[in-house]
Amino acid sequence: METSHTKEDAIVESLRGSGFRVTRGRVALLHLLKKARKPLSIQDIVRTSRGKTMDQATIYRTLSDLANAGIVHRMDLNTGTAHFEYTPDRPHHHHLVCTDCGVIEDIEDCAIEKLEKNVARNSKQFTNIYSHNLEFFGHCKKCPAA
Amino acid sequence: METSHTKEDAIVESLRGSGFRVTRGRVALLHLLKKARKPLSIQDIVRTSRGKTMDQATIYRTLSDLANAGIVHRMDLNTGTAHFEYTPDRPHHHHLVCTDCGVIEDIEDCAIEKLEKNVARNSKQFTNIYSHNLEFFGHCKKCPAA
DNA sequence: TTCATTGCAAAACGTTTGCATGTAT
DNA sequence: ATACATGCAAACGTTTTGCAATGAA
Repeated sequence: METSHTKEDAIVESLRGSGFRVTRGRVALLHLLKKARKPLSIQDIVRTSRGKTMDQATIYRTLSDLANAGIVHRMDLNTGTAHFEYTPDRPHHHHLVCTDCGVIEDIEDCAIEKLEKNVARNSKQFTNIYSHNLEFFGHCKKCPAA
Repeated sequence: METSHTKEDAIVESLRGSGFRVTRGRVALLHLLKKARKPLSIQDIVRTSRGKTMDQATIYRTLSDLANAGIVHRMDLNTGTAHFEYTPDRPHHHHLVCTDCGVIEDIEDCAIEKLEKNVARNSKQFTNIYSHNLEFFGHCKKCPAA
């Protein structure tokens, strides 16, 4: 008979799968990111978990490790602080950010991979392109341009 | 008979055209960026012009003003410090960065504007997209992936 | 003359690191 | 028991700011 596990199963597995020890702080951090289903700024995370789960230095260290392992994705949304998203249950996608209110919309079907292949094909100095940054900026309907 | 001007004419005009006073430091800074024809990191600029043209605080202030006016373009190449490019004599383009040696290749014909229009058309919350960040990362031929 | 611009120094900010303690394996 | 993970505090590098002096118009 199998031991019954909780909703964090996928998180625990992703940690073990990358050779990380399963600690309360890491599970809580990943759970927070997974539940959010949108990019959280480091400051969001620090604020939410201050005193509860992890020290700020540990949050930075952990997010860095998790990003290297591909369990989270780090992105720069031009806000001055890094944002992170939980990746295991989401396909690769980009974001559209309102530079007034900060609302973020996912862009699921973006043909950037084709562009990337074209870029690699046309490049003189590069053959190996392994990643890209792509974010769009605008004003959402609630924040008409000034 | 017209007064003969120097090679900085375009620079002086772009400054005047945006209501800036024409100072030696600004002309030198723009000349440096124009001549480079590639993104320079702020630290490149500080190093090059230390003691000669401008104080570091003034460089930051000036680049920020020039970016707001559209005379230079600020970009984040994931190096930890902002990069700037002189824009008046170049069409909009993106970059391909070697994450080993830092070499930067321009990408001139990138179909991103079409993507941007599509993104705007498909968005629920946004109608107005006014800019995007797009940079590609890879290894150049001199820096084979480890 | 007037107001934008600059230098200098200090501060603010996000992020990283050293080290002793704690904890998952 | 061992190596990895964490908290705390201090350091770090980048960027911003206050203010008095300078310089372009």
